[in-house]
Amino acid sequence: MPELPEVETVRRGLSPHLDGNRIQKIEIRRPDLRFPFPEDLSKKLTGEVIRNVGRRGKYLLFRMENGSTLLNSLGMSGRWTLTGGEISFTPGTFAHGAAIGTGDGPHDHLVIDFQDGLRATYTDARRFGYIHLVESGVSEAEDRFLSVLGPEPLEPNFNADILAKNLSKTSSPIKNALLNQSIVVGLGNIYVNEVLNRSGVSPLRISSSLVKKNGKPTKGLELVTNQIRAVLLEAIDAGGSTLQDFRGVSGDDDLGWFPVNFRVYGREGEKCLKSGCSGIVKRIVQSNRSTFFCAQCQR
DNA sequence: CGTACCCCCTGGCTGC
DNA sequence: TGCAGCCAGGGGGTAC
Repeated sequence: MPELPEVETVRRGLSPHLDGNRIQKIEIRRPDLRFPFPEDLSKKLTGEVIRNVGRRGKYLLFRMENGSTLLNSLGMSGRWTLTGGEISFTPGTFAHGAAIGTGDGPHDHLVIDFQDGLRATYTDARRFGYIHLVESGVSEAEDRFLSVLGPEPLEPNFNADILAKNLSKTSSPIKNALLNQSIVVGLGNIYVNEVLNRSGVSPLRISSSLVKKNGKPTKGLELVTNQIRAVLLEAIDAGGSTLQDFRGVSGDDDLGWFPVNFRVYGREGEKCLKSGCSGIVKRIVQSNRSTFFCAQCQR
C-alpha cells in the first residue's frame, strides 16, 4: 500500500482536524487486524487529547497529551475517513477505493468519536494493517516497531554516506535492501523501482557494490540517494494537490491515488522512457515481489 | 547473526 | 456474467 508519500498525505489530511481534539469514544469492531488490538485500548485513550498526528517511515503516529502514542500501520489497504459536521473525506484514498468508511461498513474496524462531533474511521479490507500503543513513559526509541527503523530520507541529515554505511552491512540486492526499513524508511515496491530506474542502477546489483572500499558511496549511490528524495517529494506534492481537491467532497472515490507517472512500475514489455534508450521494461521477481526495470540502461 | 521465504486477507481484474 | 486463477502498494515471524 501506502509508501511514505501516501502516509504523509494521509497525515496531512488528518492533522488539521485531529490535533488538539479530545477522544470521546473508541469502538473496536473485531479482536484483531494483523495483530490483536492493544489491551484496554479504549479505556486507555478515552478522554485523551491528540497532541498531533505525526509520521515515522510508513507509520502514522497519533501522539497523545498523556505521552502515549497510537501507532498505525496501514498495511496494504488501510485508510482513514473523517465524517461529521461539514466534513466527509478520506485523505489519500485508492483510485479504485471501495465505499467511504462511515463507521458501519463491513471493513470499518475502528471508530473514534471526538468531542467536537468528528468521527475518524479506520477501514482495512485486507487487515494487513495494525494498531499498536506506545505506552506513556516508553520512548519511541525503546518501542519495538520504532526502534528498528532506519533514517528518514526527507530529513536534512539523510545523505549518501549514511546510506553507504547501512548498505555496506548487507549482501542482498539493492532492490531488497532499499525495501528494508532498517536501512532507510519509506520506500515500498513502487517507488523503489522508480528510484532505481531513474538512477540507472540495476535492482540486481549487490548492495555492497555501491559502496567503495573506503566506505564512501559510489557515484551510482549518490544518484540513488538523490532520486529517493526526488521521487518521494514529487509524490508528496502530487498527493498534496489531490488532497486539496478532495477536501470537503463527499462520496468521491474516483480520484487518482498515484498522480506520479511511473517510468517502469507496471510497464512490462513497454519501451524504456529514458531518452536515447531502446530498452524494453522487464518484470522479474525478487523475494516474491515484482521488480520492473530496464536491463539496458540500469546497470 | 543476516537473509530468504512464507504467509496474514480481501478484492479487483483477466481470460476462459 | 460466472468463476477460477492471478495479482496487489507491507512486513513480522521463522527456518535456515
